[in-house]
Amino acid sequence: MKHDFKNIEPKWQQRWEAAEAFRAGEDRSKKKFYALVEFPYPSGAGMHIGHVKAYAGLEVVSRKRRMEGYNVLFPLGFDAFGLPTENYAIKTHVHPRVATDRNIEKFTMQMKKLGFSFDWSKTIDTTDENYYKWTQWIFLKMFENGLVFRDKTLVNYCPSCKVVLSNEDSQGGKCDICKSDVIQKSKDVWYLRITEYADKLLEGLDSVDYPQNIKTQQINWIGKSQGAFVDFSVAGGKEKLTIYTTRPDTLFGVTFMVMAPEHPMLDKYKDIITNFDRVEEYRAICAKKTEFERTQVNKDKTGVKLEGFTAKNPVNGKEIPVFISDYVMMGYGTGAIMAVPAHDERDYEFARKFGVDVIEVVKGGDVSEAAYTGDGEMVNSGFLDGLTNKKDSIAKMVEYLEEKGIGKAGVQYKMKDWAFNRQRYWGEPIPIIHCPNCGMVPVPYDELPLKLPNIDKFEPGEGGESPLAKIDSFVNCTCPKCGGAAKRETDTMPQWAGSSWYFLRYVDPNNNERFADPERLRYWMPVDWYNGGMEHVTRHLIYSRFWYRFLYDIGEVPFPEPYLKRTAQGLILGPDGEKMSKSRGNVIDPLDIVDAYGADVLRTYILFLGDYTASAPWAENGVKGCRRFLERVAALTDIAKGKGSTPALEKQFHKTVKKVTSDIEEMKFNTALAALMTLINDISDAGTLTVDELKTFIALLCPFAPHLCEEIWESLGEKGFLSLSPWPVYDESKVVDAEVEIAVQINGKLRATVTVSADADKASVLETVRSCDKIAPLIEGKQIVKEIYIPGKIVNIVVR
RNA sequence: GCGGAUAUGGCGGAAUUGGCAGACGCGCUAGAUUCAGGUUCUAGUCGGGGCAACUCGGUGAAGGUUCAAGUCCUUUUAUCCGCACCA
Repeated sequence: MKHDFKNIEPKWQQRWEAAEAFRAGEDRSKKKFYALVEFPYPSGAGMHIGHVKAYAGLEVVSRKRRMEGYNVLFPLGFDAFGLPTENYAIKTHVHPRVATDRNIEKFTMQMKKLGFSFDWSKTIDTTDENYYKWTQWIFLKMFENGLVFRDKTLVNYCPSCKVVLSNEDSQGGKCDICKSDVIQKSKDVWYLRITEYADKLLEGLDSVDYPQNIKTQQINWIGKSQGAFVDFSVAGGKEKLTIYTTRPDTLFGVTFMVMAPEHPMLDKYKDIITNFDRVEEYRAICAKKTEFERTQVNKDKTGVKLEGFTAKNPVNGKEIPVFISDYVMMGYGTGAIMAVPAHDERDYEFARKFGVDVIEVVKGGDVSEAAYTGDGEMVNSGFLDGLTNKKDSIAKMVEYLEEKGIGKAGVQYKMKDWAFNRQRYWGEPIPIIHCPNCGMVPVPYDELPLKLPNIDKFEPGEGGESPLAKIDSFVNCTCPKCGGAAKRETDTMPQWAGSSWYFLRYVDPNNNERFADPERLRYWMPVDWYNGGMEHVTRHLIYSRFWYRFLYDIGEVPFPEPYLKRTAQGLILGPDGEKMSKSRGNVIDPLDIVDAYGADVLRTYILFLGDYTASAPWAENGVKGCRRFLERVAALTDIAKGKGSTPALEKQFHKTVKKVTSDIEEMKFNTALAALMTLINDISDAGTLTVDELKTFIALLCPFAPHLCEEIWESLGEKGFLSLSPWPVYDESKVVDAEVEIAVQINGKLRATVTVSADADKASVLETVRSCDKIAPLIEGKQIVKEIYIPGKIVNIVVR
């Protein structure tokens, strides 16, 4: 047979679709497998080669699971709210609804051309009213449970475009659109109180199967730190300035304090601070920097010393100066710090620049040279002197602070509450009404979905508010509580909202009564295996775990964690080894490859390319290798006979079934395919194989190259789909070798190999080795110091 | 800066997790098939030395642990990813 992909691929795609071959079954007595891949943003550019890799992994696992008899749910939907579609609408006046529908249609068609076994009957679209109704519903549940609040924050704002910018769009402090200076502006923002779930999100990690690096990234992102809040009296003892520190034990080494430039206490003491003009000057400079820059560029510390405003060290009563500096962030801790220059690098650098004293309180370094951040004996620290264990000295200091009422133990998280709104059109409207009498009032549940009004001008409003603010018919409404005139919130939710619970909707996508039927949730959840990009490991993964955990806490879902197992694929880089991007011109269009080589070749190549979890550059020549491989597979039909295989080949088949079976589970697709290539080389050497062996071969290859394998299956006279036929099994007794080859080393250098029976004992193996004619002369007359034998692997003789 | 990762032939990558480095594929060389290009087949392909058997060296760099290190430890360099309004 020839590999006629142009005809066989559409043929099998149509047959699968007509038979709904990959539709998840309703039989809940069967073992289930829920495979989830991150749903795409349906951009106008269509499918990217990265999507193919992201989906091909669990595509193979899902296909294997079906053959193993599982009831498999492998869905795909669309995360369609977002800026690119909105910007496209601003530019072209094509409504986002129209553009989104068009893009989804294109994307779906492209996916089908790859032969992915998605259950298209379960597809969803986050911008569908029947979907975002439930996104709004969950938001209101959070509102009801005190997890939604409003507060001020600083945002990047371009005064010329009058628009709020992301950090990315304001890099270098310049507006990406008009290049004018970006300023920091205070703005009312919606927040979700995710910090309340910080501990639950940390604890939940113990019960799930994520790779350690993903867990570590989440732990660091949450950034829990144990420390203490300490009150310093300022301005002559009238008021307290509270700081947060993880090292209260170094309190005796505090020689100054630093406040964030935006710290509200500064304004209260305007009249006392004699150089307040300098403070305002400095604030203006800082307002031009994004927080990102402030934390990033800390090479050169800047700041202003406050005149007429000092603090008192609460443990030794010493008067210390207070500075403002932008290396202290208002958003972390209390917005003020105690500085211990001897033992903190940033404080040290600042102290050197501003000529403040450095007092050593932990022995071990030379504080005249650099800050010492290690452990050591406490000195110059009153009642802590002589303690050598950090834990003990922290505990003792916290005890002292609590006793004296000047501080208390506390916990801080790096993770902040989640800023949950955008001033954009193309997002879920936040279902809240502002009533002059009743305050913030939720839209009643029976009025959901709160639909986006149909508009044709998508430019953001003056001052950066959402385009919705201009639509009077949307904004003006009556308060559901008092019936008086009220105004709707015009911000929309961030694009993270829809993706925070989408995996629940796949289970029951058309339910109008609930976000999903509880019985279906109990059967399908949790997701058994979730694969996606490393870049989503912190945000999306944490956000969706938060939402799910909340739903669990209010009794809406059956388990506390949504994903049992998480993996992440690596990027496909351009042929030049750089990240693919339009501007570099190194983008590979997957459909070009499908046209030239077929979907089976593309799928096979992408998985053969290298370690699935690592990044690898695209190489067109590698594609040809996979084409050659599939052509050789097709040609196997010409030599398969009823009988005539060899015992050696039979053994090779058992080994390959074992290897492919386990490699797929470990996502080692490249070595699984290498094993199949090795096997086809063995078949070529043998020159023959049986029809049953060919069936085994195509069953193993079917998850990778399903169209060709189905075609061969049919040509062998089989009815039904190979894709739904049983997965091959192997016989463990046929896999073990009776004889093994053992490497023989003298003093760690390879000198020979010997073949011994697999169950030989150490004495007989060593006897064989010593008498071997390559080894005997080398140990002749030498003193044998040691003989090491690792069964089945190696013998090492140490001689002198 | 902080956090996460990576580094192995000409190239993509393997290495049973501390046990024969370079599986498999690409590319390349030689030969065969073909009118020719492509395809297909056979042999070879980490580097140095040797006709060969063989031998010496070799996993970004420098140290260390071990009978044994690509794998573990310390230091270091380079590259990639994330850092909160990009999706």
